Amino acid sequence: MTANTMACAGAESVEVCAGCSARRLSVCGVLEQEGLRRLNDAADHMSFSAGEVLVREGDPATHLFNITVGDVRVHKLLSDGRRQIVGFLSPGDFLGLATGDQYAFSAEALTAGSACRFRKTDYRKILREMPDLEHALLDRAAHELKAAHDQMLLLGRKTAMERLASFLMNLSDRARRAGGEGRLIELPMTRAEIADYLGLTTETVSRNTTRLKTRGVIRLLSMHSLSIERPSELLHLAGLDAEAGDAPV
Amino acid sequence: MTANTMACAGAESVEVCAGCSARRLSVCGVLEQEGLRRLNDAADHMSFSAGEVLVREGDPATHLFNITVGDVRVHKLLSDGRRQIVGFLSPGDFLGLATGDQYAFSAEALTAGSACRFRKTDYRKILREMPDLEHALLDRAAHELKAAHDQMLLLGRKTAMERLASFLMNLSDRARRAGGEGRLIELPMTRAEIADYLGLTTETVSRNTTRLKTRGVIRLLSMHSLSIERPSELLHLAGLDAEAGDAPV
DNA sequence: CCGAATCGTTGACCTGCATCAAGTCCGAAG
DNA sequence: CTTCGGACTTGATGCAGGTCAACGATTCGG
Repeated sequence: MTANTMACAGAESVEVCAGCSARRLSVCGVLEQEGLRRLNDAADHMSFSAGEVLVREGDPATHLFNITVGDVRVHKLLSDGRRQIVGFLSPGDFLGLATGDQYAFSAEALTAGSACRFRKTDYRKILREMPDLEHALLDRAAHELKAAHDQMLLLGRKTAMERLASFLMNLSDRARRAGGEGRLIELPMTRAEIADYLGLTTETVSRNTTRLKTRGVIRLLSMHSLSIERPSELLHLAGLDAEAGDAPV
Repeated sequence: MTANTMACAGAESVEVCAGCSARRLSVCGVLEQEGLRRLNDAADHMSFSAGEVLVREGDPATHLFNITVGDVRVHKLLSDGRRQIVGFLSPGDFLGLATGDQYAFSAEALTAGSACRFRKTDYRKILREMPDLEHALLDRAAHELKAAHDQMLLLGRKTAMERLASFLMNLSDRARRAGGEGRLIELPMTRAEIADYLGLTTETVSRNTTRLKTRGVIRLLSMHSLSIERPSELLHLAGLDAEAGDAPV
């Protein structure tokens, strides 16, 4: 699962990027040889283990990350410990876009993995020199903003079941984008993390998962993977099959 | 309140931008004479009246907007009519960042006002030619993403009173940024719109507003304006004075 | 392979906010 | 000034999901 961590960290020059399985999914996918070399020179190819903290809310925002292997959780806390997970990152995702002088979120690895880490100042300079990269990053930011709006709709207006169903549909889409067929879903996160992402409690997540299982909509393969048995049913439960402004893809 | 709508729509060339009160707050604030002229040529200076629809969810995303005067509401709908307002825009704000081929949201004017409207294809071309503008837009996107994360925390984990207090604090910040001192707040939106922004109902918004009034934290000046009597109290109620990763400004 | 710690499930009960239902207030049109 | 309709407030009641509690399942270090 974390096989090419070492391959990435150990290799040299563009070779690292050339062999990077996340490039296809990442902003650096738009770059040519020359640009990749330039970016690669500025990158610190780091690896991390499960549970490792990449970014701590409130710390000076000095670095940006491009996840190449593994999964990462991004969250915010209230003083009494209430937690909201604002995103799960997987290979190709960019970490640090929404950042001022201090990080406004914490980021912690769900699994072992690796990332390209950049000094923010360096990255800013690189962006100046490579408009294509900046353009790709703006595209990425637009996508994230759209996803954030969807999540606001989910958190503000959807029921517990709709939230869970939407979440599973999103994971299915992501799996498809990463190359799978979207039927088998990996859940690298715990129930508590799903709950904190959906604005619910573990108990509510668990109960609704059971309901989906009982109704035959999903099948649990293990604690951290499941298969979608009736995609259309799930879509319906997510309230996605007839959203107001829905248009055919 | 909408005084310079005509001034903007009627003038010519860079003069329009030169006299634009929103420039200071907008992405075009980074541009020089030459760039402004270029942008101005591509802009359709439009005005709108209260209630007018600027963008409809699901429609082909052909245009981008820069609000120059007035306030705008951006929202998403579920098929059964449940609504989530994802943002209120005021002068200087950009509309259309989070957009793919179709608009994923609707935008409707709260008040009369005006905007610079661009064809998306034109704007993309302009961005290619003007890296400064693209850079400014990326900054703006980062800010919006950060705000979206804050709103996710609010919607997912805050109580009704915390949501309302946070909302008022945000309006206060915005008023300060626009030049005021942040004590007097204008509420161009209805209680129902506040509710749909905070993931609540009108009744809950009303009850909590009354509570704030009774406790002397705020004072209602009219239906659509109030003053913050005890900012520190409000900050406390918003759960902002001691958020986990909080750092001094 | 074992045991402890953590994670997940299920049940019983409770509560914050939604819902339902009257009113009251306010602003725009005559 | 009056009148009308929508916006707002307030109260009574209900319920989705939170909380508390008990108990299985899984994982992992040794």
